[in-house]
Amino acid sequence: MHIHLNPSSGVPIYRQITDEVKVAFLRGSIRPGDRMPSVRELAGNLGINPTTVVKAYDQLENESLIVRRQGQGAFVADGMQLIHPQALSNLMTQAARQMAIEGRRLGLSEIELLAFLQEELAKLRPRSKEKKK
Amino acid sequence: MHIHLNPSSGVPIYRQITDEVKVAFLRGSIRPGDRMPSVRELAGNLGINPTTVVKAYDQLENESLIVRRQGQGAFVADGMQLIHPQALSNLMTQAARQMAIEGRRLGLSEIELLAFLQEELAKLRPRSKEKKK
Amino acid sequence: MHIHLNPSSGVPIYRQITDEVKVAFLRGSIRPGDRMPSVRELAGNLGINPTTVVKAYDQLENESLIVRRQGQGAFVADGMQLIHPQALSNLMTQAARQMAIEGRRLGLSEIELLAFLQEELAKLRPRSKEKKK
Amino acid sequence: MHIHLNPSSGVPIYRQITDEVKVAFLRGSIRPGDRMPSVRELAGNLGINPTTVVKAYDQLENESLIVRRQGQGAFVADGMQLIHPQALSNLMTQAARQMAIEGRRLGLSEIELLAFLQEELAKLRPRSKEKKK
DNA sequence: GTGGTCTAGACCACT
DNA sequence: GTGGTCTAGACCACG
Repeated sequence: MHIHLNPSSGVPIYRQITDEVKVAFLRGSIRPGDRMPSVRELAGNLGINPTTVVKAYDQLENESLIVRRQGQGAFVADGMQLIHPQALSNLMTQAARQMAIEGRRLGLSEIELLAFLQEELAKLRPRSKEKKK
Repeated sequence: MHIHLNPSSGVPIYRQITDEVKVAFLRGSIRPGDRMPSVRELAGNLGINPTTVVKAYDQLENESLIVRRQGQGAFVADGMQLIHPQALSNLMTQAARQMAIEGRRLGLSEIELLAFLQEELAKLRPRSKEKKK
Repeated sequence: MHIHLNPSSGVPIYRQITDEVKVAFLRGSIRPGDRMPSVRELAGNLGINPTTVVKAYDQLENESLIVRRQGQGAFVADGMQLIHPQALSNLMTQAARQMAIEGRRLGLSEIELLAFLQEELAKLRPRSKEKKK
Repeated sequence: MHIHLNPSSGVPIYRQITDEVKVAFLRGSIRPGDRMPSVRELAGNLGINPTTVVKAYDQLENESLIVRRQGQGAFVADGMQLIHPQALSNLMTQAARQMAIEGRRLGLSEIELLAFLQEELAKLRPRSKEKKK
């Protein structure tokens, strides 16, 4: 499972971790029963404080997406299977609603809003000739 | 000038106020020289803490969009004329970038993201038979 | 709302807080809409670290028993009404099951187990002539 | 000697082992001088980590209930005879106190607590038609 | 080695 | 003032 953080995005680190874990499951990178990286290990890899990882794991356990066993580690739970692509939708829906509300608040038309989004997406588009790292 | 707050949007209240003031100017609802509602009056109308209004006015004054005159109140400044329709774009661009980054973080395609936005816009669409207020 | 901690019980502090909040609701000490003590205030009163209170409040918010508003504080949520005396049952059922399993593991009879419990309860019984503090 | 673990009881595994050994003695299943199963053998049978068995044996040796002889294995010690039925009481007393304290913490009456225990015992009761193994 | 809890203290944004 | 997040480091229990 590869987790990559974007420190300047404003999204809390523990939130980025929980989201990436869900995405990893949807991609098939992890499956129920798999052992999660240990708290210390993940914290080390990401260069962050272990308690931040603990917070992320707490959340995941609250959602029954992982289970933790004393002295053994954390494991992907069966509940993870409830994460359907639908779940991603929920994460995105929130972001989309934010933008929709903002646009409406400013009195812009739907077409204008879609154009704004399209433009930002274009900016993020990787250059075609760049090799994938 | 009519200011409407959306407490559940996640946008800070003081930010909603400053944005709405700018929009009010662009719509022609307010003009340089106009008197702004007093802090207490606006706070009362919106049912929020006066210090929140103060923070919004502070910010507007910092941007030279309003001026305050001791004992008289706050007034729309000439600087407000620097607010071009462009300004709206900047506000929206920010929101759009947020959504674009979030979508990229979750590994969704551009078309999927546009669909999400479109759906949220549809939800906000007023019912056809409702009269616009 | 009066929260009292038992530092030597082995029960995590944050867990004692969440439980006591639920009990406080069941007793009618707090009601939906009420403001909860602030994190710093409660931590000060209990003589514990604020982050421990934060952890307790996190849990309560996860269960939709409280809501938090930036800069305003935490408030008892409507979801608290879902806490029926039933909920206490759940907390107790867990403890009871622990004891039942332990007893069975040791091969004791039901009557013997009830006797054990009764004896311990008797030990905790306050002396009749003691004045309530 | 038959040892059965309940992984979901919350009782530490090493504790379950030491307790079951004591119970085995009280039942007459093992006697001073008997050879204990080897660490690897027991760990294999129970499907647990050998170090966990080592910890259990360490504890039993500390209590002089077993002795280890280099290269030969662990044997039930004479000290085991000090285990009186009383010992069972001590184990249970602890569990009972836990439950009593928890109940008191939640403000329940003694009768309510006894009812909770009775209910949990009933749940564990084997079905009438099932033959005892 | 693993997770579980707690402390102390920091910085930030919002009201 | 409020909550939100993160760091650094400690001690414990379990395997």
